[in-house]
Amino acid sequence: MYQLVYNSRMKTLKQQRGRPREFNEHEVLSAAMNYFWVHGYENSSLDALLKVMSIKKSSFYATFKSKKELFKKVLDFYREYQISFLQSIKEAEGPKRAMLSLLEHTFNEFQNSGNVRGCLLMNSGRECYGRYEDISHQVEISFNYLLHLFTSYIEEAQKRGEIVNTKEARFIASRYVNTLNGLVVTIRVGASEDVIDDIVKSAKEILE
Amino acid sequence: MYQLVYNSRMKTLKQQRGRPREFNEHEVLSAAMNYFWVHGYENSSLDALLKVMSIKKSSFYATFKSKKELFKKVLDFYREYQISFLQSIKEAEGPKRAMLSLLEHTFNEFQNSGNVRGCLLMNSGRECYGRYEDISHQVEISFNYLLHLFTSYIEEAQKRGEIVNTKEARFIASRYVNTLNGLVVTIRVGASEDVIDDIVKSAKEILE
DNA sequence: ATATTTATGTACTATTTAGTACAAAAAGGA
DNA sequence: TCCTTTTTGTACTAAATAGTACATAAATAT
Repeated sequence: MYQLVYNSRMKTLKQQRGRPREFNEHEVLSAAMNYFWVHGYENSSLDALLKVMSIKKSSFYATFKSKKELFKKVLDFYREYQISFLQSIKEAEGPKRAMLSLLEHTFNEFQNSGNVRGCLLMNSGRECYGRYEDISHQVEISFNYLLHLFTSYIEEAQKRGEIVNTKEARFIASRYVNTLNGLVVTIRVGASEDVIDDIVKSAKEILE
Repeated sequence: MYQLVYNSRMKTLKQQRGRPREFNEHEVLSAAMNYFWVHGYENSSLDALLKVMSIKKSSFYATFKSKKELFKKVLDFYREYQISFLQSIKEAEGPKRAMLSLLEHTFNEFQNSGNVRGCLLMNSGRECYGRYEDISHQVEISFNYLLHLFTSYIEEAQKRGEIVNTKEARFIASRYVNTLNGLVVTIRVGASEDVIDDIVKSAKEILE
């Protein structure tokens, strides 16, 4: 569900001047994203990235400039992907369902594999905080945009009567996001299933 | 407050056979702990650790065997230190105050420096999860012990009438810990102060 | 065709990493 | 004193790291 893989080649219609590219930028970005998502920024070596991206070093540096620049592109790529995922559910099943789906996805991931990847943006913020100013800044902007998006979802849900409107939407969103952030850590730290179960329940209560 | 520094030398009374150690194991463990706490496991290079520990490589390997073994020792050291910190507050000001103090500490750290170290055990669990089985396992045990400790604190607080006893202590503890875990991530991801403020408020509400 | 442009494959480089080897130092025991 | 034991200081090693250099390949423009 969260795996994004492009299989089409989608060559540009008008051929450029020199030798044509033998890879599709979206495809390799998606592959890099999935690798970073599992391994984090620092722990993704360039060689490993080149392998999953199936391109050679020279092509890599010609296209993405550096590992860091690639990562920044991946973070933007991820945010767009995340947002379009949320929007599609929201339009099909409503704003509250969209938010619940993130929660359920994490819980299912935990139950099926015992593992959980969490949100790449949150992971990266945590990892790069205080070490890579530019990445931290980019994450901050994306985070606040997502928080803003959730707030608008909650306002919409409140109008629909799906969520009580006695509390401020902004703070419902904060608590929801914080509980999700905690959930990922609490799972990875080895909490038992009934503990995780109760945390998921508490997150759902926030959206009531 | 969270900084542990040993200044005394505390040499063992009965001198061993060979050349005596020129460092105190507690001192250097404490220095290593503080470094790991800020930088994480992977991002703490041996050279950097040796520098803050003020010992040479040969002494290091003779005493701690490897970077990983040092880290495991540090994790145990941290847990003991964390528990004694909690116990001392609990005995002086009660169980609920002990739990609130962790929360307030994190918030103050955030306000004073814009930075937050979080709990070394949680950080390590997250970082080492699925990569270093032994460390993950050790963290899991410590985490569950701490959760157990918090549960007993809450039960005591319920008996004292400081916390309502309509909810199960175990789940109050889970939600409290999860909110704290989330708080660290949410701060590092760049949430604004009023968002953080509300999350702290929600954590306090859990303990009511 | 031939020049130009862009992409690719391979070899290299400089730095950093955790960990070792080994001689010298500093203590006690005989 | 001189042997044994343990710690310490310095030099080394082998692997991994991100990034470069450069010749070659594959396309278009003239």
